[in-house]
Amino acid sequence: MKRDITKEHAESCEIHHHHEALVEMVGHEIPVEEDMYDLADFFKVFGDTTRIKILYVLRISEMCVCDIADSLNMTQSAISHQLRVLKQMDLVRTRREGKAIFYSLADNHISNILDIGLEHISE
Amino acid sequence: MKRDITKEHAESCEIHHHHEALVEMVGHEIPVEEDMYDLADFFKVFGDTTRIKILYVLRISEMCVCDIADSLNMTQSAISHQLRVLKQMDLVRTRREGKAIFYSLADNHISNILDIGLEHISE
DNA sequence: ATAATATATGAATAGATGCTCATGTGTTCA
DNA sequence: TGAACACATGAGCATCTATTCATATATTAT
Repeated sequence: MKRDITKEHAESCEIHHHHEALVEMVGHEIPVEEDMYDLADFFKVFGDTTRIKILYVLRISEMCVCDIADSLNMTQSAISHQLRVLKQMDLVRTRREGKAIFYSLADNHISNILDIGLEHISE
Repeated sequence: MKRDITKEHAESCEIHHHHEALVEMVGHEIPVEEDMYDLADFFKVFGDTTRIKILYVLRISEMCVCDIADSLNMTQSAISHQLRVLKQMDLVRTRREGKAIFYSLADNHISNILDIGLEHISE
């Protein structure tokens, strides 16, 4: 973990051109510590190939676990574990239909983010 | 690593409601495998608190390594290591001024993504 | 040249993560 | 009720990752 970063840090550099004022201000302008962790956790979800693939698949259509596993040629267990992560982060919704459980994207933030990502890497 | 997912996967489920056609189609609709890795690698960068903080700090103003370290109350080494990651992924640019090296955000995809992320977690 | 400053980087280590395997839970149907 | 199916989940393991520590490189000033 890296939650505890209270140890003394490197002494300030000499070139106090910018800073002090800037460094001081920055301390106030950025979102609170807790939001940073939530944000990182949120993006962490997109940082795995399997989860990214699942999201792309769900972008096309809602789908049951088994079909997702088939589509990605992976085990049901591996997919379930990742769907759990996606669900915990509110990126997917579920709907039960008999024995099957259908997963779908929770909202369109996800599509937006995926698009921006693709746009960035294709430059 | 999980790059090699060629092993046999769980047999198809019975409920071929959707499926077959869908599963087949999905195989064509999603971006190619390689793009998935690039995408995951791209988002992975946002999945760390330290890097997220750095990005937020740079959103306010370009800044030298030392000042970033000061702002985040972390060691210069830790920051340098993460700046390296950000740079490799083309999220930041550098500019030398004497002994100091100033870092700034590379483009505005980054701000967009951060905004969408914040928007999502604050719901 | 030498010292001092700002930054970069390699090695090592502790912690996080994703998969597999085995098994548990919930639903349907005979 | 019990078998079969779809899915979930805990433990274990191999791998990845972020920080620290020591040290290297680059720039400036004396």
